[in-house]
Formats: sequence, structure tokens, C-alpha cells
Amino acid sequence: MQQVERHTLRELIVESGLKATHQRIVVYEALTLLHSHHPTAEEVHLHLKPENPSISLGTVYKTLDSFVDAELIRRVLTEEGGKRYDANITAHSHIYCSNTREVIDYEDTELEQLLTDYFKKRRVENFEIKSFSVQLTGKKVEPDKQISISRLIK
Amino acid sequence: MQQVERHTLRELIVESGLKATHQRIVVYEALTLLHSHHPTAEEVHLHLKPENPSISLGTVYKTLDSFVDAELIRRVLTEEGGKRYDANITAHSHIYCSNTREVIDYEDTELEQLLTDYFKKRRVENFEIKSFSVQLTGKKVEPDKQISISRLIK
DNA sequence: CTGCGTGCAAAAAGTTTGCACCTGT
DNA sequence: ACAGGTGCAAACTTTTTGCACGCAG
Repeated sequence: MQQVERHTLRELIVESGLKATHQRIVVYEALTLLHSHHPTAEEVHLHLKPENPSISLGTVYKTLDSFVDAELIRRVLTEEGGKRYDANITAHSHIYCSNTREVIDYEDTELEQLLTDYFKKRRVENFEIKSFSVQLTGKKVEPDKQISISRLIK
Repeated sequence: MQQVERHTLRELIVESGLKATHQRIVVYEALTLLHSHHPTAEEVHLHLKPENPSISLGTVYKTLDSFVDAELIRRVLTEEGGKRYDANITAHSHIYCSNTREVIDYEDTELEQLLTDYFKKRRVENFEIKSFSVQLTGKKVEPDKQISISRLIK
């Protein structure tokens, strides 16, 4: 997902039944670039403004909504109450750091497999499950090596 | 949790180091009553108004924040972007219905145990995990008996 | 050329804050 | 008595909406 060129983004958008406008392409591109940030609409807009001064925040909101509807991207669950978006729609989990309020990707194929197997045999009553993910909450513990210059400058 | 009388609620609040004011007691009570709704601050306020006309929405917001800080209740993760609260702080998971936008409790001790065991042996790097929960997303499938008059009227 | 998408600005929703007054301990 | 909590209203943040214009198919 890291290095997808514009041509492919356009195709993905068209395949979802949406018009591939310039705005949609750059919003999608921004999401893949900022994927580890799980950005808000405003963060996407901020990121795009320098290169695309005319793009409006309203359009970013509408675009993200269309993408979610089209299942091109997904909303990230959050305790904070804001809307965050994730271009990575493959099965993966998230860790919420209650200190920094970040949402960090947690990719663990063994865990995904464990749950896939579990839900294969155990159906939930009156419910058609589309996806599942594990939400971990905790606190980042900085390893020594991460006490770098950027920290000391502050 | 269903049937906790006011005396006990008061004790829980005091034990968390908070003053047991009338407002806090009724807010907590409302949360336990509406627990399956995972209400927002506004829904709690609406529920309380008839019996407590003078309680202000601002106080409900502040009270819920204090309760979360005191770990008396927890925020419910949501895709919608609003803040929802849950008085049930025991390990349990949630199902999000993309049709009705409800968050439904999913209690499955086998699942909780599976995950507890899994995370007991597998520590997450640079992270101190405090809690985890599984988020299922899907669509409610109404069983026949639920096709009731209210549906046909529409 | 046609309808969906965009930009803009205003409005609505949701949440926080400041401050004078009140109340549990 | 006094620290902490409450009510109220204003401010702020975030998201949605309506509409005239623009552009992809």
C-alpha cells in the first residue's frame, strides 16, 4: 500500500463506482501516505493544501464519506470522539495509547488467524459479521534507543 | 450491574475518591439503566431531565469525564465520532451494527479467555497493555419474530 | 451534455470553558 | 469552612448542508 502510484489509485476509485476526480485521487493518496497517522479530515486537508490550495475542507469530508461508503477505506474506532480514517482495509488491529492519544497499527497474523478460526465455528446470533478487529489500550513504553536528539532538543 | 441500589452507587463513587453528589449518583444510575444503549452525554441528560429538571448538560459532560478518569466507567469506541459511555467495565466486546448504528454488547467468556491467554504469552513491544476488546462490525439480521407491527406500519 | 462532484459559506452538532454560587465532607 | 462540584451561557471545535458552478464520463 505504501508505494501505489496515481494510476493505480485512479483505478481503485473507478472500480468502486466513483468518478476519479483530481480531489479524490489526492485525498486517497494522502491517506496512504499518512496511513500510520490515521488522520482526521482536517489533517488530510492540511496535508493537501500546500500542493492543492483550492481543495476545500468540505470536499475532503465528503470524499472520505464516499470512500467509506464504497469500502475503499474504513473509519478507525476512537475513544476521543473524532473521526479518523485508514486506507488499510486488510485485517489488522489497533493499539490506542492513552498517553499520546495515538492509534497505532498492530499487525499480528497469528492473532488474526486465531480470531478468524474462532468466528468460523462460532456464529453470532442474529448477526452477519462483516469484520472484526482487536482494540488494545495501553501506554507506550519508550525503549532506550528512542531517547534520541529530537527528544533532548525539546 | 442491572439492579444496584443508590446506596451502593454512592459507595462506588466515594471509593473512587469523588464526592457523592446527587448529580453523580443519578448520572451513574442512568448509565447502568441505559447500559445496553451505551448512551451519549446528551442521552443521559435527556433521560435525567424529567426527574431532575435542574441538572445541566454541562454537568453531565463533566461528570462522565470524572467517571472515566476515575475508571468507574469507560468510553465506548465508536466509528461514528461521538462519545459514548459504558458503565460495564468488565471484559466484554462490542458489535457495531452498520445499519442501525447501534453498539451492542457481546459477552463471550470463551473469546475473552482465548485472548487473555494469547496476550499472556505474547507481549506487545514497547507497550504496556491495559485492556483489549474485540470489535465486531456487521449487520443485524432480524429473526422472524422480530418482524412485528412496528415494522409493518412504516 | 448531463449528472455527479466541488467550493464556499452558513448552520448545526457536539463539547469545553469560565465564573459565581452551592454543597458534601 | 472550604475544596470541589454545579448551572448557565458563551465560546470553540468538528461536521453537515445548500446551492451555484465545474468537470469527468
